[in-house]
Amino acid sequence: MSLSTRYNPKETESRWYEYWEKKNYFHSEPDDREPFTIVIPPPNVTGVLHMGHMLNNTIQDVLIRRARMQGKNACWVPGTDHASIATEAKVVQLLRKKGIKKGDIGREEFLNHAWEWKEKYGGIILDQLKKLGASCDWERTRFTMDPSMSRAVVHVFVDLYKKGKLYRGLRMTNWDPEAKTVLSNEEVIYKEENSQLFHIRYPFEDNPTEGIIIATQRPETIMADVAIAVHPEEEKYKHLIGKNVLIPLINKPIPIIADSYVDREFGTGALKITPAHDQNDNEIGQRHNLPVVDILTEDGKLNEHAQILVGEDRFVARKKIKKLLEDSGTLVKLEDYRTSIGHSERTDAIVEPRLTNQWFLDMKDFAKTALHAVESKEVKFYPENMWNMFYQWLQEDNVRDWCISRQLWWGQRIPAWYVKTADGGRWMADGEEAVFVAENVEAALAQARQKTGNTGLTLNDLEQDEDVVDTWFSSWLWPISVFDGFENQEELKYYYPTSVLVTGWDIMFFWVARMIMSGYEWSEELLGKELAEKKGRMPFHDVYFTGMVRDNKRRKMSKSLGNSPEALELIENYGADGVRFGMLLAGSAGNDIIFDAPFDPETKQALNESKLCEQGRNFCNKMWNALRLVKGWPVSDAPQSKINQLAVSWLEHKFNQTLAGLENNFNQYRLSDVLMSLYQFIWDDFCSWYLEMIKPAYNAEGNSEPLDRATFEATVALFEKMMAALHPFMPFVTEEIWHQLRQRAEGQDCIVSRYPAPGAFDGNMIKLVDKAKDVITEIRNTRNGKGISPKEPLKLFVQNTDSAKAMYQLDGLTEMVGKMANLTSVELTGSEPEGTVAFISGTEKYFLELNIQIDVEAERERLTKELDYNRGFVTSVEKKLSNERFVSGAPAQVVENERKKLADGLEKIRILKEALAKL
RNA sequence: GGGCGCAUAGCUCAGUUGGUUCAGAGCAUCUGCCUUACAAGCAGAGGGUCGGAGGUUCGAAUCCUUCUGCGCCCA
Repeated sequence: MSLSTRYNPKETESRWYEYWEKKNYFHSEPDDREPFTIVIPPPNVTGVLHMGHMLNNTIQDVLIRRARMQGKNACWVPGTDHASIATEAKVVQLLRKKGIKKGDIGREEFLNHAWEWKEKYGGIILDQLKKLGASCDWERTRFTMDPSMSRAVVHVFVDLYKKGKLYRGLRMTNWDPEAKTVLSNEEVIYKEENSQLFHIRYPFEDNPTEGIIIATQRPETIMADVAIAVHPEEEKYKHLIGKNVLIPLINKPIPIIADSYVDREFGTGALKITPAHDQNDNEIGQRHNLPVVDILTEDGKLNEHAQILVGEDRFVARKKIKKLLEDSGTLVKLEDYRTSIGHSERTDAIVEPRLTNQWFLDMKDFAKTALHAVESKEVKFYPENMWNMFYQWLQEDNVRDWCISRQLWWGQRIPAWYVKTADGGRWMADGEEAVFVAENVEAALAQARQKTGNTGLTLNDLEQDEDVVDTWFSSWLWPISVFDGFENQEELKYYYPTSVLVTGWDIMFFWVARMIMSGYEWSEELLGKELAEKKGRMPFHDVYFTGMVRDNKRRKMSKSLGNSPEALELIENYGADGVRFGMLLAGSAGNDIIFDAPFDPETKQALNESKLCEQGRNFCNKMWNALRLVKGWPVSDAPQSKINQLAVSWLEHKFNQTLAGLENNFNQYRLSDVLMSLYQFIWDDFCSWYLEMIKPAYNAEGNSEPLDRATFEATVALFEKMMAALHPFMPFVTEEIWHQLRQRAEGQDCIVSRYPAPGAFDGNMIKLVDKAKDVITEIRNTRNGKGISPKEPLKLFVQNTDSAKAMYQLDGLTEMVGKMANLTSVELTGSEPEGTVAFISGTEKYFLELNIQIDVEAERERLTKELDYNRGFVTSVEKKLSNERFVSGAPAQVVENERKKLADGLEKIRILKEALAKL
């Protein structure tokens, strides 16, 4: 035989992937079939494949491959996200290494560098997905900054502006001083940290020896203070309201004001008000018409308004000011303090609240739309309880307007123009900078001419907004824009709404909610009312939320922690099929996944090992060896034996039973359950039982006797059906075995074969064989316990009862038990044969002739133990049945079952007593 | 501070409508086997008061209350 004793994934996987691509199996064009569409959550173009990607793309591939095998037009659109902050940071870093500063080279040249970088490295993660076996339609690969996608962003921006949902305004925003850009609330990560609370005395203007003490975490911002606030009801301070105090170090007078926002219990009960550098202070400042003094630069340094420490970084300034306050005697107390501090998701810099001019999207109506979509189940969540989180987030009080502008260059530039004035400023209207939002500069110019009344304006008089839009402002259009839906609705009409979105719950708000919003906002306009009503406005019907992949300490796996195995190394070690198996079995929908990669005790880094992936690899090998066995048998035209008839028919019934269970699990996205039941069917039922049942004997020359043709054909047919059923999960090994099983004609490939549909099955027949399996196990167990080799043939007697007769009436069952347990004979008997050991299986009594001296005491002990167990069991059932309320209250079926249990138990007790008496 | 979720075998997890031997799976452990498909294997075994307490019910891992421990989201 030419097949290697071990399955070799390396060679197989690359070969089949190339073949599938060559045959164009992944490609989809609209046709008459029902579409099944998935759009990939586009990974960052800067990214490399990590465990989260592996999990979520394996799941998508399972769903897509199954749909394809069900005869649907499966379309999985891949692509990448331009990830503006992350990518820009990366390119800035790269240029810095070359000694180039972003500010020196200007926007255009910087973007050239960025594109160059994208062209060079941007495809890496997609190539890695191919290694995993992802059957994406690569011809459809998209990038969120593709020209048509960028045009969609501009179109949508202008549309929303016209609808009055977009506005520009000066707002308190989260500022990242490192990236020098504003962040949305979702991009701020709060971390518990140690901090200090500074108690500082502000002297009274009219009596500098006395003063009021405030507590603050940010002493470096005192120069920006504009007031001290106290609670209006606070006795301690009531009389001070209206007095002026002096800011220490700069001696600037500020008033003491009253505001009920102040928490009387916190710190000293007096609060310094710094409207430029704190969200809450800003609101108080607005209530009291206080001025705003901004003392920080865009990169977090003190500016000239601070008067002192100008040019110092905010944290250096904090240290220095501590010293200055101590020296001046105004620092009265330092207190250790735990607080949560916001960090930038991308740069990890501590976020600075800052007043800036930004673009906002009004979210009120959008939030309602998204809530309604999920509430009405037009979009279904799996697992369902994710709805709770979604609901919570979209409550009116929680929804803030979406700040969509970013002070970056890499991304879609905001389509808004201003009119330059001679003095270098911008033309104002109604006290604000006049802004002209349009799809292009010419249209903006026309608007500007009309508004200013100056028909002589030229393109040179306009300047475009410097900012780009938030990355999510392009990815929220993804389900529409990957089909170029804003420009040409041909494909959109076929593929939209997509079938299912598979993504982690961590971007539920960033992305999932916003896609739902954009879907409902534009699909009707694009599809036409009739079609939108027929097919739905939602961007996807189902959302399958995957959990986060965590290490055994429950930390999210990340590159920086070093707690994640290398995805590609895992594939190298276990094969893509093995890794897919491991990922899928690790957890179920929504629950976080604890991935079992062990750690190197020395380096504390995760090793590229995994027990679950190993199990997957072993499974491949198991199936491979089953193939070798089947292919190795000579085939004859002899008639089919009774055993083989029984075996084939049993396996067919059992397979149908398994398939029937699969359907429901698939529909609920319980993929790990589906995989597990296939695993158990193939390993246990097919390999351990079926193949052993039909395995031909060896002749004197040590060669296998032939297998009859009917059984051989049935085996091959079942084997290939199993491979088809497993294909979505483990595509490579199944395709390989599929082709090894038979000569295949052109186009007969597992990937495009029909997914096996469940047929009828005889549950009673399956039960009888299960009973026989139990008998066989009992015999093997007896051999094990008494040290009798499996090779030594034994004689078995069955007590002749009605139930035993009914069982062994099944054609081939007697022979099957004899073969599997290595028995010379299986006989029904009326009396107990001498010198045998008795055991019970089901309600049948068996006697096994062992040809050895029987240890009577050991037998007595064993039987007594079993008797005790059964007595206890019967007692509990009797108790239940003697309860009048149970008998009258429980459904008849349940009571009937209890009666049966009782009868069986009593029968067992009778048999055991009899056996004990005979000893 | 507000909210959501979790706790089942040594580990990672299933357990769908409260009801069949429902207390399960895989891994790990132990015993015996290099039996001509597979030692990446075969045949077996042990192991859990379902986090604690209380309640509803004829019946609770499952529903309710409460406590403890842990995780996450929002502020």
